[in-house]
Amino acid sequence: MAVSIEGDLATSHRIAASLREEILSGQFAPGTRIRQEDIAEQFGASRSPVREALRMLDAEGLVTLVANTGAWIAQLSLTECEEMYQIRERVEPLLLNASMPNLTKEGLERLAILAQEMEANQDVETFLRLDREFHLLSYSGASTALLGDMVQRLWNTTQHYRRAYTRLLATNGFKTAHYEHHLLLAAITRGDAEDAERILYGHIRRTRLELAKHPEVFP
Amino acid sequence: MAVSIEGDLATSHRIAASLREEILSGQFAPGTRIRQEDIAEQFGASRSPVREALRMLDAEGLVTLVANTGAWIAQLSLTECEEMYQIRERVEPLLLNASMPNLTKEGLERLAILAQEMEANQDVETFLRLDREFHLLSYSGASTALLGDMVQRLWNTTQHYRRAYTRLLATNGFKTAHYEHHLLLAAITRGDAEDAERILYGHIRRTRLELAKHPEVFP
DNA sequence: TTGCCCGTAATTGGATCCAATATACCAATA
DNA sequence: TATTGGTATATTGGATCCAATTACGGGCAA
Repeated sequence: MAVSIEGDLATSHRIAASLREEILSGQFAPGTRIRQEDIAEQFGASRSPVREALRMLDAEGLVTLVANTGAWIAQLSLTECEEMYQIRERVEPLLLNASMPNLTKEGLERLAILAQEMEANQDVETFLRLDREFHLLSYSGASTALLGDMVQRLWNTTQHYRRAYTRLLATNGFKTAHYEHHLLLAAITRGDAEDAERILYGHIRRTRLELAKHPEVFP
Repeated sequence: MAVSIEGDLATSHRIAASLREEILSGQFAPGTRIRQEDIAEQFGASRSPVREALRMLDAEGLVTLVANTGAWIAQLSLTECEEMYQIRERVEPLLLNASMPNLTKEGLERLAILAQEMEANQDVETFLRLDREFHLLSYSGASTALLGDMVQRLWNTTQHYRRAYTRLLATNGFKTAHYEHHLLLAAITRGDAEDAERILYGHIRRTRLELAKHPEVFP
């Protein structure tokens, strides 16, 4: 999954990529209004490519478009967020299963490093980055592009709430997550797909239940 | 899930809805090139709303956009189609589970009628329509809009291959599907979610395996 | 014949202008 | 005072024009 940052892309794609980064990095709060002209000015472009970019982000679930009215940074209710997590519980084990046979030795080593770094780390943003890399790397062996894109969209749409929840829990409440990561890594390393699937399912499910205990991060 | 046909929508949405219908009804073969100007002329509009419509359909997986090059009716390889079905196997039981508690008596009666009509029917297009209505109706009790949309997209992107496969099997090879529909209906009716999930999983899985026996319908 | 190069036509992408729609504000009235 | 109606303004949607990119085809050389 190569992520080319602001390369030689067309204007609309460049704008979409840039906005996507800004949203995922938490610079925009969900519910924030997006005016086409503002974005256009910000990129020195006209409104045409901005509109295309907003459609792309709308399709990804990062932006909500309302006809004749405007665009907002997408917002999830607790119920909707739980829905996303339930989908993840069912779909990510499938993706992991497809990925495991093709994971390289280097990939496994990197996974181990990531699990260690997460445990040693105290910073929220760093944790989010490492956690994302850990899981997406564990899926990198899969050649199923459609499923991979779907999972990445699920991660993206829930990113904001994962951040808010991580902030709340400080650094203490993550012991379980770290254990699960190590268990998952062990199952992957010994090629036990069935166990890996089960652990991953439990990991996502437990996170969903934890998340539901903090409705204050939702509108 | 109300499907408003060509109502008072904005031009871009009207064009998208119309193209969607044409694609789903099989009027376009996968791989067919779509030129913006043709569509624009066909709808008496300019290319602007056509481009927006194509982006929407691209997001739904019905059209494939390539930057600076053009748009084509989306095409799936056998592998990709199997991927879609594997996702369906995992996700649709979840949706059914969320739907079952809220299905009305009228809904159940309609499901029974649909199962009967499918069995009595001989026509391919009619079968596709009834089968789709049967399953989507069984999900209609779910208030999970995001999951519902996702499932509908999965159905839409695979519609063309389901049609081709149904044509091949003529009307004889569907005994098993009819049995499964009746079993599913029975489980739903008696409110046995666990069993319903399992039957639905098996139903989709078996269809995937059958589909894989007919690689000739894929490019 | 086959492969490559280059020029022209076709097609998409972006900018600008105009139209349609929605929001916000203010006044008038119950 | 609260609410309704209407007008002005802000914002999005669509049409048209121009620019950039790509695809096609003929000519040339190996």
